[in-house]
Amino acid sequence: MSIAEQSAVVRRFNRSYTQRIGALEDSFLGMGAPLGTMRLLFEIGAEPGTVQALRARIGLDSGYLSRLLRHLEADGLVALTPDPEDRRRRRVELTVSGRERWAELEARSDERARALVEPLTARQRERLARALAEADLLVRAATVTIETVDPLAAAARAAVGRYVAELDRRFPAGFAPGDPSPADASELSPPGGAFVVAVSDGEPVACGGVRTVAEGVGEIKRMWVHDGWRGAGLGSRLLRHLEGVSHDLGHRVVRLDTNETLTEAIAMYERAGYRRIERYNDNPYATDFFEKTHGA
Amino acid sequence: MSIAEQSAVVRRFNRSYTQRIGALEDSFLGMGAPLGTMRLLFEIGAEPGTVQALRARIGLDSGYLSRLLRHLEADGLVALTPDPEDRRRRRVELTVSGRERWAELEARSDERARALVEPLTARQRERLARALAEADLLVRAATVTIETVDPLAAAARAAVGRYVAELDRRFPAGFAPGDPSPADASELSPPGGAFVVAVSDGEPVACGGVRTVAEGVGEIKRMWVHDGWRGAGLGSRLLRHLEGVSHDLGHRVVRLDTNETLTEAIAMYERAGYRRIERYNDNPYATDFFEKTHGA
DNA sequence: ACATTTCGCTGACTTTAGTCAGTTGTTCGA
DNA sequence: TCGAACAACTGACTAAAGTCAGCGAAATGT
Repeated sequence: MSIAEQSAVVRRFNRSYTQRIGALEDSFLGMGAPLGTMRLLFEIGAEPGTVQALRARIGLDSGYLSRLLRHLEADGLVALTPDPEDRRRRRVELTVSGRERWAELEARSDERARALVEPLTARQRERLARALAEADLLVRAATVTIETVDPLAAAARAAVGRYVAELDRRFPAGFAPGDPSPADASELSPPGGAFVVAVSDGEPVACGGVRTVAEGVGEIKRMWVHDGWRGAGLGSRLLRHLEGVSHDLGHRVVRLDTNETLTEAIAMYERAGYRRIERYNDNPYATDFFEKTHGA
Repeated sequence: MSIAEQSAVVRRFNRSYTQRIGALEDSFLGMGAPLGTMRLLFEIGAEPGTVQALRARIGLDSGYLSRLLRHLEADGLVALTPDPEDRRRRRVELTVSGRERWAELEARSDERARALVEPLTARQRERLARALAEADLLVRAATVTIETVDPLAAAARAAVGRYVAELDRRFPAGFAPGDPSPADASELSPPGGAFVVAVSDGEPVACGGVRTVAEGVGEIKRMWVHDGWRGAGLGSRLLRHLEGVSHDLGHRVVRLDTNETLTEAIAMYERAGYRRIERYNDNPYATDFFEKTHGA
């Protein structure tokens, strides 16, 4: 299927979808407040926080949001309190009756989704759920943004923390790299290196770094993909991205080491055109070594 | 997967989808006219016709639509002409510059869809397209409405026409039922029978009828499902619906005849609990005969 | 300690979307 | 052939959504 055909499928789907369900949230109508206000209430209930975070999440004009919040407050559905950490900010949360109303929204939304699925036979329902779950994963994967960050930044530390935890779980003898030294971080920072994190909905879902091991030779380090995101091609995408980073650093060759337990990773490297080479370092956790020449 | 889990999947998908792409049509913004107006233009371009048909398709207030059309007309984008067949009606179509603008909308929409698909690897793109196509089919199938109609009504005749054409194509010796006599139609109408048509987007996509062959015995006739809708469970749903109709007519037993060439149909009858019986009529096109007792 | 920025807020405003009752011209059925 | 029904239209209206400039309090950088 060509890209043009694929995007036609997306458009066709989008059309039938928005016409029929897209408006799962239309069920928020007729609840005594305009749709936008109810949607806001729903959003607050799903994840309370600061007004600021809310605005970032749903992208409303600050003045407009303020006004909507005032309506909700007047109806006794939300409570606004100054944020103790920064008293310019205000925290929003639902009151008791706000939570009641929120539950009602939940129920309506649920009912709508159920009504969609209901007329299908059990088999078709199963197929639909499977297809939507698959599409969900891929749509999320497609909209992940890969950003270059400082390896000491919060997002990077969080991602690396999960990377280490996973290796520790998977390696028979565990994984205990010495405390990440500042030297480690600087190797993965400009000018000799870089570190990237892939973020979705504010959560780190994958990461990886490149450092310089020799003139013209880069090494990929600490590459990790969140469990829930395996099988969405995020690994391959990240790998390609890191190869690009390495190339931008002026390298012609990328290397990496890995452990034989990480079979999916190895399969991915091979698929991406890496070939096995001799051990090139004394990393005790590494058993397999790979290399790829740019453009190959 | 339980229905609750399935509707959770729908909701989860809906959330990530609407946040990220849902608004493929937001690309219509900033084109010098409000979104609604542009959407209307797009709709007219996709399928010109009478104002009436347009209103049915997109569900706008007649006054409101009229006004929007006037804007588009003033901008020289659409042309309205009285329908020669019924001069109360007006036909709408795009002018030359309207078509230009429409092409621009198409391009934008396409670009959006492409941008979604682009970051994925070829394999993942393929998977996404497949999942969305599957979801599309099932979502459409789920929202088909099955209506009881007069067998002489336009929708019914259209559906039966396609049914006959398909049998004629599939039977080795063709299929030429005598002209549908008025008697045929009355058999499939109350009080002794009924005819139903499944409609999606105004198009008949499936049909079927029930008539009374004896006290307590109904017969399913002229059951047909549109080619493009095979594999979406529409056949089973329709069959169950017709069994319900037969039961409502006071029958305890439903029969049907079919031809051995229609293997998928036969498989479906067997899956639905029908069992083979002896020939019970002299229909020359029938080779296989089935029966099911209500509640069995 | 002071200018600058940030955060949420208010007031004044516009645009978009939509409703509703009633009008005009046309067709259809008795 | 006449009244009912129908299609599209107009005018008068409302509600919802959103924009924008500017304000005051709190935080921040220098």
